Amino acid sequence: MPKDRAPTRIQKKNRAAILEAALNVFSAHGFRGATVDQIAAEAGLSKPNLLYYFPSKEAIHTALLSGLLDVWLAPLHDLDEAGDPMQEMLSYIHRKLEMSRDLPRESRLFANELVQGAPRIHAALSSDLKSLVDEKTAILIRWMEQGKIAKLHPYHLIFSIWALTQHYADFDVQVRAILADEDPFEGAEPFIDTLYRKLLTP
Amino acid sequence: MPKDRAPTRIQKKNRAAILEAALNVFSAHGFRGATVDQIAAEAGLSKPNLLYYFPSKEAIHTALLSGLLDVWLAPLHDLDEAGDPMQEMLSYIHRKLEMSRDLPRESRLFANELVQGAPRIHAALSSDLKSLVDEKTAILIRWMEQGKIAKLHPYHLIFSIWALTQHYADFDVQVRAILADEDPFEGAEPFIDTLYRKLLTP
DNA sequence: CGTGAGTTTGACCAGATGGTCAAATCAAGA
DNA sequence: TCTTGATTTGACCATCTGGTCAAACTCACG
Repeated sequence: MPKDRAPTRIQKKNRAAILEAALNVFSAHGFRGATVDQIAAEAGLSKPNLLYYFPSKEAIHTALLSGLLDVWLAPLHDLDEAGDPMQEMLSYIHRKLEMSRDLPRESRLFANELVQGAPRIHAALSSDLKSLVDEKTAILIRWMEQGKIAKLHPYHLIFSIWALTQHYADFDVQVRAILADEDPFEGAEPFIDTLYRKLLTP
Repeated sequence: MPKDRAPTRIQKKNRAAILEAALNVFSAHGFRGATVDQIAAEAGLSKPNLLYYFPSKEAIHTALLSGLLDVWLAPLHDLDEAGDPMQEMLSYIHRKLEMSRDLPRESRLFANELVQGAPRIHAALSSDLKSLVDEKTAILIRWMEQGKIAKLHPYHLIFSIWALTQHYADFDVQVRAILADEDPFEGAEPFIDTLYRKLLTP
């Protein structure tokens, strides 16, 4: 294992390659379905070499998840009480949909983990995620009380945004099987936009 | 392997026990994460005994999926053009949400399969599912043209229903991590009901 | 109760998989 | 250039896993 001094040029490159490869493999096959050999091959390393940088398959997975959680939650984090409520909501929703389009592997990585009961990130859900959501729902509640947006159950409002946007990444195969040649996001964007304009208008 | 005459009492009992056990295990761990030993143990059989009833792990999975697809699509199948449009939609949505609550294992079984690219049911998606959806969206379009419900992209409308309802089964851990002690479905039902009343009102 | 079909199982196998290790190779600063 | 730590690898191991098989057991029915 590399010492924990400042990482060398090679360490940086290989760690990054491993995480990139792991994202491909884990998001496509889940934790159990992914093999270390596969990740190593995709990263252009031998298996023992890969295990020189990360002590175990589990460690790679953990590093990936915790590294990406911030990225994944950034749009919600940026929801700003000072902005215009409707605009803030629509832009949050828009960013989430963009992430589904541009970062489907990340979405599926989390989906795989969650659908199997989140055995490896349960802690982060009830601490980091929970407190971020609580902080932001507090804003939503104030907006609702000020009559700026419709009064709705704030948690379920958040869930609906996650469900509607991530659906396009997580269940991409199904969406494409039904839409045939149509681009999913071309129709999804105006649909979701309309939905939330109607829903949130008081 | 049992002959394909009329199934004996024992055959019926064991096949059912295996499928029930397999539903538990596959829905919780995905295809790759499930082991034949686990399914056998849960069904109260030895592994060779289990493989006497089904030729392979794959065969169990396939039998499960194809057996449950009809159950899963029944609510959409029952959408009736002769009924009141708004009521038909709301009752479809309601039944889907009930299924998320009462059949979460089934939901996760499909979610696991879909999120990994549906390697084993891709065919059924582009044939059975696609044609059912096409048939029902045709009804939606007529309702929209008659001004009975709001004009929306019919495919994305269907997707939204799937996403919103199945989210509660598939990502149950996350939902519960955030809701703490609150019952997910108690809040979900009125929220989703309100959402679609607003959305579908022309 | 006997018998043949139906059912069950212990022992076993081959391949896959996560992980280890000692030895070899490489890279950068003195 | 030389040395020392960083990097890489081939060979190897233990365990898990899907699946097989022959032998044993059980059940329904004549």
